[in-house]
Amino acid sequence: MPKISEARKSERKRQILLASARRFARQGFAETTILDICREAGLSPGAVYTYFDSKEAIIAAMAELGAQQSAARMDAARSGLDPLTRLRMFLSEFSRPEAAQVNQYDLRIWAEAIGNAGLRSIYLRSRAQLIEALGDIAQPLAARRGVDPGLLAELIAAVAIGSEVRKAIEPEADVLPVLGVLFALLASGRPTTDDGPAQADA
Amino acid sequence: MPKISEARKSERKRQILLASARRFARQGFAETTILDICREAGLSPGAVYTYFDSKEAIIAAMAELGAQQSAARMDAARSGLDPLTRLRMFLSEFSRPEAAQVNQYDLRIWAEAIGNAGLRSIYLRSRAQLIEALGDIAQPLAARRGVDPGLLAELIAAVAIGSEVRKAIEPEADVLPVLGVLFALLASGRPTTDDGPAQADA
DNA sequence: GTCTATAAAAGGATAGAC
DNA sequence: GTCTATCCTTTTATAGAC
Repeated sequence: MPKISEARKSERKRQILLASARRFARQGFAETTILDICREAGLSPGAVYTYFDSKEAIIAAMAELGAQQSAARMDAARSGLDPLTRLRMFLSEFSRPEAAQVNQYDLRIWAEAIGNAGLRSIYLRSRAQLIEALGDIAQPLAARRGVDPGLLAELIAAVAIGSEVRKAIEPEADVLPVLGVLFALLASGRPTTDDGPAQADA
Repeated sequence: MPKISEARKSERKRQILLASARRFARQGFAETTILDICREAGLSPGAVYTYFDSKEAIIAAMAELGAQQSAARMDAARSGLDPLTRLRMFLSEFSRPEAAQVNQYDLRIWAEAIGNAGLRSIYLRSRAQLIEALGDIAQPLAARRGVDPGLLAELIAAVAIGSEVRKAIEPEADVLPVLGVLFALLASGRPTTDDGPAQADA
């Protein structure tokens, strides 16, 4: 049982999943056929079915991979800067042009999570992580404004998700100025603060 | 060419569209078969195809109907009260338990609008109406805070859409407290105002 | 492990009786 | 106008050669 084989197998799986992600983002789950995935991955149906038992299994594995990547992206915003800057870093993900495919993929997942128990639980877990990370950031801001930190985190998450929906359908739209208004509302509570700079521009 | 016939025909179409809407919200477009729609509407395939040429035609007609209903819902919030109360009326749509199906339907439409030109243009038109209506409401609030009214309307729309996504997947979630934080941020600019009451509670 | 070819099933759409 | 029965295409999944 050579170790190389296990590593290669995992590599092939990843190749298939990334190919699937591109197609799913563009076409959705039901509209993407196994043959689409095969072509995108450069493999034959027989090969693909060696690694996954069914299309459903591909969708589940890929949702899991997407959740991991999302968690990794959140960690990038955990540096030790002031809250507004960290929040800005976190939300400025949306300005990257490559983000459009991720946004489209996310939107497809959310829609599918309505009726797919597996995707729903992945969504719930991923969302809980998001709220937790935003809670850390929101805490000092919420304290200043006298609002519940958890609810402020939920509000920021709603803005982020709403912006993702827009970017998914209109990739050319620029949501940063909109997020700038959110910063303005958060920063303007008390102009003189003790937890770092708080500009309102985007 | 009797007028009754025309009215009956329109009535049947509506019956089919409402049946489709229920299925589409629950299962999505691709996963809903023509037979599902037939069963839900209590009609046979032959009858359904008398009124619509294809499944695609049903989807298009139903998206149009949904956009009309959405516009009607927005008009309900156009009464002459103070902006925060009108905004609260508008957003409190989300607290109605029956709203879950509408939220699910909307989320399905958004996901499908990524790759369907027809749905995309309906989305864009519907969204423009939403921003316009919110602009009216947001104007006095934006003036007080010194932010661009159009961008504030976009921000409120993002919160609304983000909340709809959540309600679609978690119908039992209560988003009103989250929206309450938005009200708090909007209302707390200047505690003493001249355009009506501005409580921050939900 | 990967391919080609194909079996098996599902779904969109239609024909023709009533 | 509506139904039942069915055609035809697409798609998932597998069998067997290499």
